[in-house]
Amino acid sequence: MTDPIAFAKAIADDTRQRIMKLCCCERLTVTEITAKMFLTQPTVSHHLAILRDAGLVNIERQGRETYYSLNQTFLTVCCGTLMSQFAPNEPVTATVKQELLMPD
Amino acid sequence: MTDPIAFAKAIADDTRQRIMKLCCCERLTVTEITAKMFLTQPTVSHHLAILRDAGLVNIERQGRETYYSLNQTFLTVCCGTLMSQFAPNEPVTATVKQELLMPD
DNA sequence: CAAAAACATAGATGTATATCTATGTTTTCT
DNA sequence: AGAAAACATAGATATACATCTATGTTTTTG
Repeated sequence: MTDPIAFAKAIADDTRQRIMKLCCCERLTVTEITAKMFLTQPTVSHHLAILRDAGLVNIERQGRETYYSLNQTFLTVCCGTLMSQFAPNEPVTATVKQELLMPD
Repeated sequence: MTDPIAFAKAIADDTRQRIMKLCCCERLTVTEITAKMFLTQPTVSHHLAILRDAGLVNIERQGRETYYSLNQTFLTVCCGTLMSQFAPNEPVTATVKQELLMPD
């Protein structure tokens, strides 16, 4: 579910991180996102599909518009998994585990 | 310093994540890492160089051997930056910020 | 000093991926 | 029902990147 490799690949792109930043705290349509980026609509759709497949965006269809927003909770869980897997000795990891990753 | 794009790119590879896992909690030489992976030594060196450039590994030269170990602290800080940037509304973010990212 | 061990670097090659144009699909409006 | 708007998908192309072989560099050892 929260595969660290899939997560890392999904966010390992400048364009996608810009999109993530845009719809981090508000939901936007593809057209709105496209207007804010210097890219074509198909390119934006392509990146949104990658974020969708990774589980990183919430999608709401309303009529002929589709609203995208970043799934902050899932992103946080993925970061928690990363820290748990690769930084188990860090004090923060214990805190994060307790707060969202449940006991091992 | 903790550029989310550079960080994501560095960890967005299966081979590198396996290496990270190997030297997560102990320091290993290139030869030791190579022995545990089904790859050639130059390939392992290549990935270690990428992790090094991203600041993700600690390096200690001893004679003709070079010990690599994952920089758990830096990885944790990077995850904190990610959460701070992309999931500011998550409760965990506040905790992590307080614990390692200092006040905004 | 020569040989070997440990590692890095250079160059070549195949695969993955980011972007574009063109087109298909679905929904709304008249 | 036809047109237009919003978005997705397909195919093409150029660039990035993972891996290999070959070789260079540094350090130790005999």
